[in-house]
Amino acid sequence: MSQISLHFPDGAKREYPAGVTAAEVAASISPSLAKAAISAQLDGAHWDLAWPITQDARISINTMKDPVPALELIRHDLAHIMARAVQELWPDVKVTIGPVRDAGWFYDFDRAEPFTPEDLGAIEARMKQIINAREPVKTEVWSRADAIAHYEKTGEPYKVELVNRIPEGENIRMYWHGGWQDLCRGPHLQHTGQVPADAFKLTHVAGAYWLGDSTRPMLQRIYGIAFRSRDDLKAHLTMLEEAAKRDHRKLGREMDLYHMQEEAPGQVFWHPNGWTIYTTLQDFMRRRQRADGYVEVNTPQVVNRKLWEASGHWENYRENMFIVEVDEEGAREKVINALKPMNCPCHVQIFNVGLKSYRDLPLRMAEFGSCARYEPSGALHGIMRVRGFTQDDAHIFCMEDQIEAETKKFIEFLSSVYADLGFDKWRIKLSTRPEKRIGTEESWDHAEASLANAVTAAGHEYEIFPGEGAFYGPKLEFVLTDAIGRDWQCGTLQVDPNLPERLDANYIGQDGAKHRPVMLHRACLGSFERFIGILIESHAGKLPLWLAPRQVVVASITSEADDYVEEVAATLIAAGIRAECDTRNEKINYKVREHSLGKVPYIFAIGAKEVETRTVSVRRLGDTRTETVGLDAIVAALKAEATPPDLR
RNA sequence: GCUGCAGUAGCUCAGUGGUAGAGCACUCCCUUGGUAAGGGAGAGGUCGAGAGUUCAAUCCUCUCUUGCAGCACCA
Repeated sequence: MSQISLHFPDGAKREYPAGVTAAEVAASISPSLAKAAISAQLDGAHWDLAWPITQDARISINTMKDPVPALELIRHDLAHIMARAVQELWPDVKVTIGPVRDAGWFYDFDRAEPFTPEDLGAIEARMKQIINAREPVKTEVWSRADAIAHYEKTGEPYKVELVNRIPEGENIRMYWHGGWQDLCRGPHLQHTGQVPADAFKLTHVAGAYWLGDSTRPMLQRIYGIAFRSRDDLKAHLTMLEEAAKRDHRKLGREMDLYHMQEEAPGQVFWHPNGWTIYTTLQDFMRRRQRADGYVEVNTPQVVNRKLWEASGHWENYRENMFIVEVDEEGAREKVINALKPMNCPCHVQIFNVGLKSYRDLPLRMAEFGSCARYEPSGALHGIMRVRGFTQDDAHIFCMEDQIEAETKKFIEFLSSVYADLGFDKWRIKLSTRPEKRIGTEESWDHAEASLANAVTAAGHEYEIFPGEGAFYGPKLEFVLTDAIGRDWQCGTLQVDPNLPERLDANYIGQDGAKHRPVMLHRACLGSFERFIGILIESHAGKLPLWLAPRQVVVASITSEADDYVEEVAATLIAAGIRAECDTRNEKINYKVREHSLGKVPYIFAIGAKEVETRTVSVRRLGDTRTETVGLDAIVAALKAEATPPDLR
């Protein structure tokens, strides 16, 4: 038998017979390693201990101390253990597919009866039995015919389909946990007992389409989470609770920002507090955009279908549009209009009035455009995904050779805006030409290269998402990461040569002839609704002072202080601070608690001492200390702190 | 839109085939209290909407609607 040589991380090199398994390699080093081993890395690839090694390679043995492979294997094995537990409890259930995901895994089942929370408990208990049985995991490579025959015999149509989908030339591999087997590419642990029995939890059940296709059957997906230790699991559950506490739907109510109701699903009733955030943010964006060379416009909400037909929306986007029929006087038929789902066609109308010269380009046309989209009911989510919203939208009309410079300019703008808003961590996705597209290859080449070059020139990196672009052009998406590590897609920039063409936009070039401009659709925040939701969740409601709807509550300790409380509040308001009085007949403890829960950044408490010395006792949100300060000093300090970042 | 779950007072939730309850919030009274809930009293609900079963429906059935979780969607 031929020999192979394996290189270890410590620099050692050892000879083994070809076909040696990673388990045998581990055993050759020490019995304790053989026992602790969970998998191997073979030339960087994650390798099952049972798989034979046939050629020279770099190898290292993984144990539970290596978090990445350990979590991968624990979660992956649990997916199989769960599927087995389910089939043992309900033998008629059909198994499908169950990958590792996020902090755990899921597995989709076809079962007529829905799984109940009690069922999840029973499944968990059964899984623990399987783990505690420490059953060895075995694997074999099968032929396609054998695998299909097996699954046809056992009545697993989904598995037959999966086997058929495995590309030619790839191993079709079976795994066994005890007597239960599943199709899987592996790798897996050595035995079920390597999975920590106390560090996983089944979290919930939900529907999911087979293979993610809404025309295929709806399956039941059971989600689980798993870690290496009970403590890690607990920490994760605590994190989930923390995230739930930041939910903008809950905070929005507690801070009295907005509400929504049945008569207007997916639309926001902004209350004074919420609307203050909204207008403050909008004022900020307006100043920033003006400073960056945009002109601001405003366009109609209700527009006749003729324009939507011309723009192509009627054909491609109609099911997402609110249609408005009107009995117009004297008209034989109802006049059909639609609420605008996007601002771009209206902006082209403005562009088209009068002749434009190449000297007018680039023309950056901004609108805080209120749009209505009939989003699928299941997509609605608080103020994050709504049917009525306002974009910080703009369209840059430019020549092809200006795309790159305008893109770079926008990235710099967006970067600066995000920094002002406290978001330092964000990344760029570049979506390139999809299969179904219009336009020449040359124009795609040019547009994609322009975007890529602009990102690089602006000093950023990008990740390519092949085929994810719009049918008319490539796009950049700006994804920001919030305080608890969640990603949000907010900004976007899309190259569009199509709409100017459809709506016959043109400009007179240097050569005196008409030319077609390119449009760059771009938004920085995305929509105010969504962005405010992100701000609330990211800050857990504790917004920076300049965005906080109520900046100060001046609270009396005794009613003797009421007059001075009013005076302090009036002074603050005169200085441009959003201040309120609280002279209710309640104790200061009560007021502090209530306004702290309402996320008011500053509480000024005023009793006899403060009245006498013309001071205020200042308490900052989240801080139990207080400080007594002269009125003038604190007004000056707050004025500075409450100044929007672009005006500092 | 699809699957599942849910809708009871402003909020969080209990409850029952015989026209409803708690805590907090609200109003009033007492209390003037020094930094996260002082005490008492009172008011407040067509039990999401409609239809059906029943002597009787908030409760059972159906339809609709809204929300929640996930999927799909996000030219």
